[in-house]
Amino acid sequence: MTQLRPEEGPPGPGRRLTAEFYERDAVTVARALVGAWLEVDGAGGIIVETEAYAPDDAASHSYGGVTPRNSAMFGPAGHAYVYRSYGLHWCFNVVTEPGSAVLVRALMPLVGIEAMYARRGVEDERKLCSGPGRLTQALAIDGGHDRRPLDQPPFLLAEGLSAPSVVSGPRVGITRDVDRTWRFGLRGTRFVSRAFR
DNA sequence: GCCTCGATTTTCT
DNA sequence: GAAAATCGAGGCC
Repeated sequence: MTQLRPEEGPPGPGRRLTAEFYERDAVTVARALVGAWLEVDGAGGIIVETEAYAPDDAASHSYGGVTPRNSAMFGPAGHAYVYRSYGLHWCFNVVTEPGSAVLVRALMPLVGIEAMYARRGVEDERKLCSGPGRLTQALAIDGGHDRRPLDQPPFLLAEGLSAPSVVSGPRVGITRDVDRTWRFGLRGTRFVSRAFR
């Protein structure tokens, strides 16, 4: 069981992630991002939940080619793809190989927590970043971050936990290609959007 | 705790 | 016109 008490967690980010990290298939990067550090303008923590989306994947926005919304998925790896979900929420993705991306679904809050509470308007720590829409609201990510490089401010993506225990399961909220178990999570944390089983 | 519902953008039929 | 990579509120148990 991965230890998740804040006092035992990483004090901060390790080495910044580079192009070689992102220029791989989405499933590999999605698994590798669990336990990584994500920070946006001083607010962030450890990524605890991701999902992979690939070009030949009917559940992916990139399935069927380039549109104005998904064009970031066909741009350089290591940049952001931010889109609006259900007309209300923003969702933050990391672009990997062409037409591929990793949806970041949940985060363990560690720094800038006061700013997150203020942006979210909730009092429950578990509701700060446990879900793609909640995470973007807590970190103040919106459409203006679409296509921006992740190796420059306001973003900081870096190594986090040294050897995270990663579990997987089916992706959330999709109806096509439902059998691909491309949702990944950190074992034992309460900060995921829903339990793995 | 579970279920239903509505808000609202983008895409596809 | 319908569905979608969602969330939060309100009703019920």
